[in-house]
Amino acid sequence: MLSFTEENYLKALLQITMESGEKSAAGTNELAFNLSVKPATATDMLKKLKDKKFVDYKKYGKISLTSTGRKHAIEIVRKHRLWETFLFKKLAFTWDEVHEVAEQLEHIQSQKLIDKLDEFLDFPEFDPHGDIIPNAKGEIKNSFKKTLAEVDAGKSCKMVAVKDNSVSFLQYVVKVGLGINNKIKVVSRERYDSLLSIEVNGIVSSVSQKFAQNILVVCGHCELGKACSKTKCEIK
Amino acid sequence: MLSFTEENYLKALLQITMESGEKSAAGTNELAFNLSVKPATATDMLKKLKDKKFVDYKKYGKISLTSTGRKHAIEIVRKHRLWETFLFKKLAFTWDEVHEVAEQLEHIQSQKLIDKLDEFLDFPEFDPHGDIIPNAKGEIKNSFKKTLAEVDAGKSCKMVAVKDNSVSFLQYVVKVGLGINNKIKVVSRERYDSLLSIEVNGIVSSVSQKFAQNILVVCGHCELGKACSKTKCEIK
DNA sequence: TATAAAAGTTAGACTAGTCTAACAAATTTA
DNA sequence: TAAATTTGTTAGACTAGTCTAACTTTTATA
Repeated sequence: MLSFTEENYLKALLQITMESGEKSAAGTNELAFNLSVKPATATDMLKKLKDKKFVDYKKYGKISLTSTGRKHAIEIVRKHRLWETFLFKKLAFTWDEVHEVAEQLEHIQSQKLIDKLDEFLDFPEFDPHGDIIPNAKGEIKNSFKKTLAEVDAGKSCKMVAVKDNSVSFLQYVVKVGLGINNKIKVVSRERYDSLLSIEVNGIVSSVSQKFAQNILVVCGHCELGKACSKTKCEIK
Repeated sequence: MLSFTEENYLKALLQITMESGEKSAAGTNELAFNLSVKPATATDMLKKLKDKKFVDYKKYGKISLTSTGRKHAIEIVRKHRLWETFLFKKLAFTWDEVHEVAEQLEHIQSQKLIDKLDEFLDFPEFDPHGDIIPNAKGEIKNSFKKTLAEVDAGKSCKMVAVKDNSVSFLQYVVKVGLGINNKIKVVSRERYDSLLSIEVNGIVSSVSQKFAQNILVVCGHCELGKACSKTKCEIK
């Protein structure tokens, strides 16, 4: 049985190795920052997780999850996203409120609870932020997402998820008038600082490069979770 | 903010002081046993809870909750019973499965979660074991319950709750053919060992004194949570 | 009421998870 | 490539919660 803390380390490692474009390895500082602990603390825990065969790691080397570690981490992400979906759909929580509570709920130990919750929610594929919920087998479908920052000027796309789940970011997203499934047209991109001019529901606004990097989009033709054919896709 | 452990101590103290007929005080051994720790451990924690003004306690003296401590404890019981109700009603858990998972869920920190859950369940008054759910103000209605062991031979009553929430006890209850709201007739009571002969749905079986002490009942006329008038009540 | 039994406390030790400060290795850069 | 910077590790300390063993106080009983 894993402790809350161990679960959080595995989850953080999965997140880091998934985000950093398939390099599948993380560093101690990065991990420590992600978990809001000091690097020394992360080193200690890494030794422990190595002994338990959840991570591959040697002194001063890169860190990666073993297949067992990865399986556990995916299970935690699955629980997190199912709980977010429950809070949003059944208890009328708002988009920006669900994450914090799900951080607690994801550690509840009961296989039956998760199976039943999944069923109760009618086996959802995406959480309220548009992120894919791993299925009961631990499989994660590829969603072929890009960030808004990568879309060329003149092209249109559809917002499907966010990369930053902080309350401040999510509230800013709402303020700009954006939400899941909104169609976004990239009107222009400033050469100097990459400031984007975007059009949402007929309203044009400016967003920073940093903001755009945290908005995930698919081509306007794409079904969520499926890639367009190459010939049709607007943003590939 | 209270830790999981502190919450469990407060909950155990509430349970002990409520059960032991309004004496409103507990002992170190009793508390330690209830929490499956050693008495020395309980003593340490009591000092801490005293410093935090959650319990009234002095060396070698009786232990009781302060009003703040009691308020916290009731809130935890409220959460526990709301989660049990959720698991039972919405996720089709059985009677004997809910307790264990609710022991974990009761520690989730989010006022909004509990308020919304309460609303989602349509403000239930009783949990799946028939126990009263404290309301949002922390009020607990008196349910005028007796144990089956106290019912006179010849009288009938209605099962409303159990005192023992262990899986083994609950499974035995089911095996005997009993459940919430079942009518029970006490056919006879053996003088020598208080073995009870009871009739449920036309079937007569024998149950021990120990078993009967863990089945809570009201008079057959009683509404759950309300007392009969004295003149009508069958078991008073 | 003196003594035995029960109940409760203290002291010292251990684990998990965290920290700071000092140090070592790896990487970047001048 | 040597120095500077960044990254990562070690050593030692702290807290929360737990334990065992020895001791003290209270309560029950002979």
